[in-house]
Amino acid sequence: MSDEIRRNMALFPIGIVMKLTDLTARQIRYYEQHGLVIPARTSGNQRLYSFNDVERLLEIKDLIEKGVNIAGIKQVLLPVSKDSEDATVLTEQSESKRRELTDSQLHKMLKQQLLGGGKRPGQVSLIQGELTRFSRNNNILR
DNA sequence: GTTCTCACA
DNA sequence: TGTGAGCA
Repeated sequence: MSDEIRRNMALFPIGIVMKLTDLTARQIRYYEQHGLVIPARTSGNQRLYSFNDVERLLEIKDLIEKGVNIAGIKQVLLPVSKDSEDATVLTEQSESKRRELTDSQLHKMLKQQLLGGGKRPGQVSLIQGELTRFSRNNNILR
C-alpha cells in the first residue's frame, strides 16, 4: 500500500512536469482546470505533481495528439468520482465496477460519434481503433 | 529564477 | 493555446 502513497506523493513543480510530458505550463494548467489532473499545492500555492499526475498527463497528451478533445478525454479518464457515502470501503469490487462503467460509457459515446453527428469541424475525436488504446489507458487509473 | 492568476490577441 | 503583466 505504501506504493500507492509514493505514487500519489506530490513531488515535482510544473517546470519538471513540462519536461517530462513535453507539455507547456499553459496546457498543464488548462487540463487541470478541466479536472483532468489534480496536483497538490504547497506553501506558495505552488503546484506539485505526483507520478500519477505525470502519467495521467502523458495519457492526456497521447489522446490530444490523436485528435481527441478535452471533452472526450474527460469521459475516458476522468475517475468516476461518485458520491462515496460508502467511503468506508473502496474495495476492488467497486473499482472493477467503475471500470465497466467507463467502458460502457466509452462504447456509448463511440457509437454516438460514429453513427450520429458525422463531422463536427475539427473534432474527429474518437475512432474505433482508439478503443483499444482507451482500454489500456484505463488500466493506469487504478 | 520560477510559478501563479488573469486577461487579451 | 500562446503570451505578457504584475505578484509572491
